[in-house]
Amino acid sequence: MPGPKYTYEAELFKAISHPTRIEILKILQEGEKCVCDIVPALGMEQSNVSRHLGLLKKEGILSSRKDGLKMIYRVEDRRVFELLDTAREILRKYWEERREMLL
Amino acid sequence: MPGPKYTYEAELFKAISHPTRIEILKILQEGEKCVCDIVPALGMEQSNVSRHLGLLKKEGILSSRKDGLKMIYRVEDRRVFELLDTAREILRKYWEERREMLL
DNA sequence: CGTTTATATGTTCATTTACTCATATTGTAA
DNA sequence: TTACAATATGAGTAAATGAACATATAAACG
Repeated sequence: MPGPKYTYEAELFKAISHPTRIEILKILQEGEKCVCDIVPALGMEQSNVSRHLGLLKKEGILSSRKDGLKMIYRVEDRRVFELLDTAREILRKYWEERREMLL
Repeated sequence: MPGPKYTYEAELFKAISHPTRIEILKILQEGEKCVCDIVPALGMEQSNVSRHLGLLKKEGILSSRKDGLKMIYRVEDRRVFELLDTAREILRKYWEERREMLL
């Protein structure tokens, strides 16, 4: 079964723990988008992007629907953006403290 | 240099993306603790725990001070607990939705 | 039908991760 | 000093990850 405590939380964080996947989430913050829009926005291999999207979907962070040839992805729970915002604040404070140590 | 956007955010999430490290954070939510308290609470190899602590410290999530033979660790920014709480809420909703699909 | 477009997947490879065991380091005490 | 206690680190290994390239699938269109 799941094994150690916090396995699910760890999986969720792991899904977000990649620059490309975070960038995907940021792109989808505006609203749902097809792969054909996401790939050029990221400027990387389509197959690579597809795998990252698949991972985020497998972890329940994204959902998808088909529209003709296109596959449209969207963020399932907007609280993932809270995660991103909080992380940014933590980092900002971290750097701020280190900057002040040099003054 | 850092390379792609969101490298730092990704590193922060990656540091948290492990069941043992999340459990360490939960243990330290009560307050600072020495390794000698953390190891038995986790029930795993001391060397293993030490590495996870070192990782969390390297990423700026923990800080440490020495007290005689003991090394005391503590969480630097309590907003990491917001991350954990938000993650749990996201998961709770996720499971709740799936449960309702079976009714 | 065959062709084109959008997306997913198989395979290979190099890198990273997490773990274990043994050893090193550091501080304390007899 | 020697011995011990707490913690960190080196080395080895198995597994997971991410990237690239080629190929497969699926839907639309002529």
